Amino acid sequence: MFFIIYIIFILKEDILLLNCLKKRFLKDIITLFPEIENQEKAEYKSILASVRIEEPKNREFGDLTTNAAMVLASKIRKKPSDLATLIKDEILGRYEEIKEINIAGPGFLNIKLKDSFLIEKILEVFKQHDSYGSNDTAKGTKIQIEYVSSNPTGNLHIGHGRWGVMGDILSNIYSLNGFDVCREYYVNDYGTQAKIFAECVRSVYLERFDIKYPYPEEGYPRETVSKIADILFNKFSDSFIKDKTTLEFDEISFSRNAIRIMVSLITDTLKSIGVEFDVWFFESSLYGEGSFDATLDFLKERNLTYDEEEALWFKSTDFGDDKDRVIIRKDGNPTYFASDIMYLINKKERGFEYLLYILGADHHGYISRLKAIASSIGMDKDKVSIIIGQLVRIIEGREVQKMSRRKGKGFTLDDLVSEVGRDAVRYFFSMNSFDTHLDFDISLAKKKSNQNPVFYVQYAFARIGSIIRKTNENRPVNLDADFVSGMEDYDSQVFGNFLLSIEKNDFKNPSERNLAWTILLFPDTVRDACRSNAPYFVNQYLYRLASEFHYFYKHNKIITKDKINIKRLLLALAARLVLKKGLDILGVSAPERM
RNA sequence: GCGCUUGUAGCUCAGCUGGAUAGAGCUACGGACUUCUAAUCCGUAGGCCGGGGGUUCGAAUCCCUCCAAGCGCGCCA
Repeated sequence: MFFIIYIIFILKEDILLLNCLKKRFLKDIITLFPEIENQEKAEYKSILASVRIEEPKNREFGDLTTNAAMVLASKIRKKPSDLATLIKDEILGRYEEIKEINIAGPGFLNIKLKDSFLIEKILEVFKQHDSYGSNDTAKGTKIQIEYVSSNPTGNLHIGHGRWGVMGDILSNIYSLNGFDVCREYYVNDYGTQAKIFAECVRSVYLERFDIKYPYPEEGYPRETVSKIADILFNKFSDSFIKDKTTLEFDEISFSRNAIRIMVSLITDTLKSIGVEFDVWFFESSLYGEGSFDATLDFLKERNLTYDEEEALWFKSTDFGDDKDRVIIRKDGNPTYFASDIMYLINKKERGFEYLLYILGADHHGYISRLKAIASSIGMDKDKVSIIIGQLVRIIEGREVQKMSRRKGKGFTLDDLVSEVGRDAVRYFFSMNSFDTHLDFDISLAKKKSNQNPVFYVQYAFARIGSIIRKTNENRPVNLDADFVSGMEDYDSQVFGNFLLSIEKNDFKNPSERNLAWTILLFPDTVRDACRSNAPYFVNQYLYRLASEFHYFYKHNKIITKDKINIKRLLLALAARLVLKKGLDILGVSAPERM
């Protein structure tokens, strides 16, 4: 029993090729140069932090390269080249998986791994199959990721789509790294905007009964409002009008239903691109059962507030905010900031160790105030991360369209989905970093739908599907029946036995080797994407893998007349498995044929 | 005015915790299907990394400054 657990543990750790190698390498460096550890702690940390093992820019230098000798040289008072030789002889030279080490340039150590090691690793991909790519680094750590959280007063626009997709993919990535993720949408159904929205809907709704009710001057665009009014009318008829003669109106129920329907439309839109939440958190729920008073007491007890000009203020500057914020306005109503405090307290009480927000750049002013609240209620502000995503600009032809819900104009997310489809939307929105201002050219998106990079990746997957079908049709002589059935579902029993018989000799050509190498980088990609909050690492990885596969496919035959090249077939199957896992992370479909 | 983000090939973007000759895709041009899907592959072209200073063995990357773009600086939400 113990043995089995140990094996699993080893596999889980070991599957991170680069990250694990680095860990081991650093450990060996400390053993070889104990004086590093004796230095001041901060400095010691920074030395080790700047040691890298990574793919060299130029592939000709090898699989991996490290700058260790150069980084350590100044601290250990040796010439980089001498140090490189020492590290080569005493550390890297003893690693079984390494085939050769070259010292180059000012002191780089270039490493080439053994083919047999790579093949061994590829076989492990099959042993892991479903769990390949995931790791235990953050085992069970509770994290909440909040994204989209658009006001329920209109349709989602394209910008919201970006946060929806990015948030969803990031959640997937965190899950694969072992986190226990809660995906949450915060619904602002309390306060002025929600009220104005309800008033708008009410005006249109009452028109159905020839009752005049003023449409708010700064109201929302009629298009969406009418839609909501229609649904309410069809569903509830006149039941909100309590008395036909006095026109007494059930405002509360009406407004709650109007918001609820808007939320359900938003839910549908998000669902259409595969974005679903664990929790829809309603702002209004924060104000039930005296919880607002309790919060005020909580803050006052801790001396975090003060009165000024008839308003109640929160001392957020004490916690790093640029200005103090009003909690209760002169008119006695709580501000949005008051909700923020209660919501954060609520999140804390639910036991999340980490909180992650994805906000649009128009909300970047939030960072300091959210962190201030977090600190004030005793949370570690470093465990509250706020990702600011740059806004999406819509461009049609040469015209820049501003996306403003209030003004109503604009291309909605629904429009986009029906134009280009879910897969393209998801790929398109996740392929850049959060810091990129995304210019979304609608005409291009329509026109380009067939040259979207997503098809390139999917095509690689479809091609492998074709190989499998072919293999099943004219079952070659060297392939046994069990193996073929194993390919279909990666049954590890059948498949695993077969794998043991694979010869672990060298790859025949660079394209086989490169494909294998890229397949093996997947777990590290998942890890790094999490560490850097960078969903686009996955897109880039998949594009690279697809590219590697297309090249491999073009230059290597897997099926010949009556025989099959088993090693190549395995590579294709491993690629297939990883492409599927990767596309799953992105929430993009993996078609068997195209 | 202050703050956040960005400025890299004609276009869209990687590379930014300093490292070897700055990379992809799209576009353009030229090649490759009797053989597992040509939605593919191969090649060519394309760059004062916004400008200027500094830090050092070494800068697209770090610091300063200027220019340009987007966004924010409410008792709105």
